[in-house]
Amino acid sequence: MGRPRSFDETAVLDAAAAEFRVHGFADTSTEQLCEAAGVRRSSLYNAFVSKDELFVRALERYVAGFRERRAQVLADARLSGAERLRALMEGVVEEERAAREQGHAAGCMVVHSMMTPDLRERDERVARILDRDLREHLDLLEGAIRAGRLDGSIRADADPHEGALLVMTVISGLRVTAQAGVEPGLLRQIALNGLRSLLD
Amino acid sequence: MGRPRSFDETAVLDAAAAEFRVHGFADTSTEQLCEAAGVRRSSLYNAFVSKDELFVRALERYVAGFRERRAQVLADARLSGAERLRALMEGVVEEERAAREQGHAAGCMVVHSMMTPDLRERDERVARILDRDLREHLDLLEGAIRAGRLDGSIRADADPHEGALLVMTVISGLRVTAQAGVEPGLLRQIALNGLRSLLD
DNA sequence: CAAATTTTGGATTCTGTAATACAGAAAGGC
DNA sequence: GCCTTTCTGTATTACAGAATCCAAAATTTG
Repeated sequence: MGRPRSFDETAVLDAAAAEFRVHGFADTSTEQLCEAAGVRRSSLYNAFVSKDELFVRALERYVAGFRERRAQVLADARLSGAERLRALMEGVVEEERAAREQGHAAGCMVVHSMMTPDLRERDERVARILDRDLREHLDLLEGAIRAGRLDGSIRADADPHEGALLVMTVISGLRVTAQAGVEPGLLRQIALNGLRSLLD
Repeated sequence: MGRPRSFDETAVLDAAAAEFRVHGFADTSTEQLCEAAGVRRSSLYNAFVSKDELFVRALERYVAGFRERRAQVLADARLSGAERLRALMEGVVEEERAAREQGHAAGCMVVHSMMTPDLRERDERVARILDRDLREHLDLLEGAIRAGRLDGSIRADADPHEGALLVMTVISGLRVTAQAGVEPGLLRQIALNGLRSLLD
C-alpha cells in the first residue's frame, strides 16, 4: 500500500559510491549525491536517514561488489594461481582505463576510508567493514598464492601472507598513481613488475 | 620595531603538515591546527592568511623536506643503485615505525592531495606542487636505477621510467597498508618484494 | 617614553552545507 | 473513493567551522 518507490535503492547506493570513491566522504556534498543519483533530497533523506548512513551503506555495497568479483577471479580453479593474480590486476587496470575515458581516475572508497582515521573513529561500522574486507581479501589472495605454489606458477619460496599484503599494497598504490594520469598500459606494467617476486 | 614574532614560522608549518598528513585537508580543523602548533587563532591568521594558504605552504615545505632527504639518498654516489632504493624504502618504513609508536600511521600529504581531485582544482598551486614533486621524484629514481644498471646492482633489463613509477607506487601503497596497522617489519618485506623486479 | 607590532583571549560574524519541514501532486492497495 | 506512502519543489532551520574583530597586555626599536 502507498506509492511505491520510483528509484532503485541499490542504484542510488551505486551512484553514491561512484561519487564517494573519487571525492571521498568529506568532499562529497549531499547536493552532488542527489545530482548523481537523480533523486530529490527529500527522497534521499527519506530512504537513507543521513549522509553518514548513506556512506556506510554505499561502502558496504562497494566492498560487497569487489568481494564478489575478487572471489570470482581468485578462486577460479580453471586458472593457475599466477593467472588469477594477473586477472585481478587486469580488473584494476580496466577500471582505471574506463574512468580515464570519463576524464578522471577511478578513485577508491577503501583507500579513502583507510587514509581517513577520523572516518573510522566516527563510525565503528566503517572500521568493521574495512577490517572484514581486508581479512577476506587477504584470505583469498593467500589461497590463490598457495594454489600457485602447488601448480608451479608462483615461486615456491613466496610467503603467502607477505605475498597477499604485497598484492594489496600494489593495488592501493596503483589507485594513487592512476591519479597522476599515468596511462593504463603503464599501470599494467607497474602491476606486473610489482608482483614479480611472486610470478617469476 | 614592534614586537617580534614569538613562534617559529617553519615550526608552525611543520606542525600543520603533521596534522594534514594524517587527517587530510578537509578533516583538519583550524582548531586542531592552532592546538598542534601551540598558537592562538589570531596569530595563525595574522601570519598565514587562511587555512588554504596555510595548507599550500605546509605542503610546499612538506615536499621540500622529502625532496631533500630523497636527493640525499638517491644521488649518494657512495651507494650502489640498489642500495639507494633500499635506503629510500627504509626511510619510509622508519617513518611508519615512529608514527606507530605514537599510535597511528604516518599518513602522507601527497597521497591525500593526490586522491582528492577537488583540492587540486580549487588551488592550482597544489596541482603545480604535486606535479613538480612527482617529476623530480621520478627523475631522481630514474637516475638511481640507471646507476644501478651500470654498477650491476639492478637488473639490466629494468626500464628506468617504469621502475621509477613502480617505486612510487609501492611507496604510496605502503602508506595505505600501514593504516591497517601492519608492523614495520612486514612493511619492509613488502617493500623489498615489491622492488624485486629491479633488484634481482 | 613613544611608536610599532605581536600576543592573548574571547566574542562575533560569516558561510557552506547537512538536515528538516511542508504543501500539493502522484501512484499504488483495499 | 479512501488510505497510505512517495514524489516534487521549495523554503527553512541547524550547526560546524572558517574567518574577523577587538581591547588590553607584552615586547621590541629608536
